[in-house]
Amino acid sequence: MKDKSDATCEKVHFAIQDTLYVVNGKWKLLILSILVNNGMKRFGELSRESGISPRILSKELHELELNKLITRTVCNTKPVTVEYSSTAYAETLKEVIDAMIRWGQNHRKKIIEQ
Amino acid sequence: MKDKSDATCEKVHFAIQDTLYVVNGKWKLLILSILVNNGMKRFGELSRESGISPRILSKELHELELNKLITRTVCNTKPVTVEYSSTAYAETLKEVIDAMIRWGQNHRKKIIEQ
DNA sequence: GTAACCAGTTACCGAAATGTAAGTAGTTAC
DNA sequence: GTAACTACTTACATTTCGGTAACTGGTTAC
Repeated sequence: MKDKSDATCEKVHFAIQDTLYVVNGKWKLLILSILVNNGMKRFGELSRESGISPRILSKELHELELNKLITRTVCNTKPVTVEYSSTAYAETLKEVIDAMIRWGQNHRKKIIEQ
Repeated sequence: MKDKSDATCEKVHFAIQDTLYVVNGKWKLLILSILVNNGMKRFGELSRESGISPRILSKELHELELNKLITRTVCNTKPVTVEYSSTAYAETLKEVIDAMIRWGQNHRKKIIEQ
C-alpha cells in the first residue's frame, strides 16, 4: 500500500464490488441510462430501443425494481400498458453512467484513429 | 425520445456497451482501482489483496494489457518478480472507477441504515 | 370468432464466466 | 536433495448469463 491503510483499501474493494453487484451484466446500465436520460418508457419501447429480448428485459427490470432504481406503473389503458421510470435514487448513478458514456465515446475514437 | 435524436441515443447505447466490453466481469475495475490508486503491484500482491485466484488474475491481466490499460514488467530479482502498473490511459478510467467507489460506499450506507 | 396488440412468462439451450486443485519452471536457502 | 519462494498454467467442474422460440392472458377491432 502506498498511501492508504488496509481498512481503507478494503472499503474501496467492497465499494466497487457492491456497485458491480447492483449494475452487473450487459444491460442494466444501458436500461438505466435510457430511463434516466429520456424519462419514462413502456416495456415494448424499452425492448425495441435497447434490443433486449422480452425474457431478459423482464428479468433485468425486476432486479432494478428490487434495488429501488426504477418504478413500474400499470396504466389503465386498453390494452394495458406499463410504464417504467427511473427513481430519484437512480439519479445518483448518473455520475457513473455519464462517466462510462464519456469514456466509451472517447475509447471508440481512439480505436478508430489507429 | 424526449430530448434526444435517435442517432444520439444510438451513440450513447454504443458508448456504454463499449465501456462494458473493456471492463467487463467482476474483477477488471477492481484490479484497475488498486493499480490506479496505489501504484505498482506484483502478481502475488494483487492476488492476495484482491482475493482473485491465480488463474483468473492471469487472464484478467492479459486482457487489461491487450487494451493498454496496464503494463507488465519482469524484474531481474531472484526469484523473478513481475510488476504490474496502470498506464496513463487507465487514468482516464479514474472518473468511472471513482464514481463507482463513491456510489458503492453510499449504497452500502443506505442498505445498512434500513 | 379470429386477428392483433400489449406485457410479459416458460422451456430449452449454448456460451461465457468463475472457481478449485494441482502441476510447471526457475532460483535460492539449508 | 528437499523445501520454499516467485509467477504462472492446466485440467476440470460448476455456475451464471444471455439468447431463441413459443406460449399465456387480457382486451379490442372487425
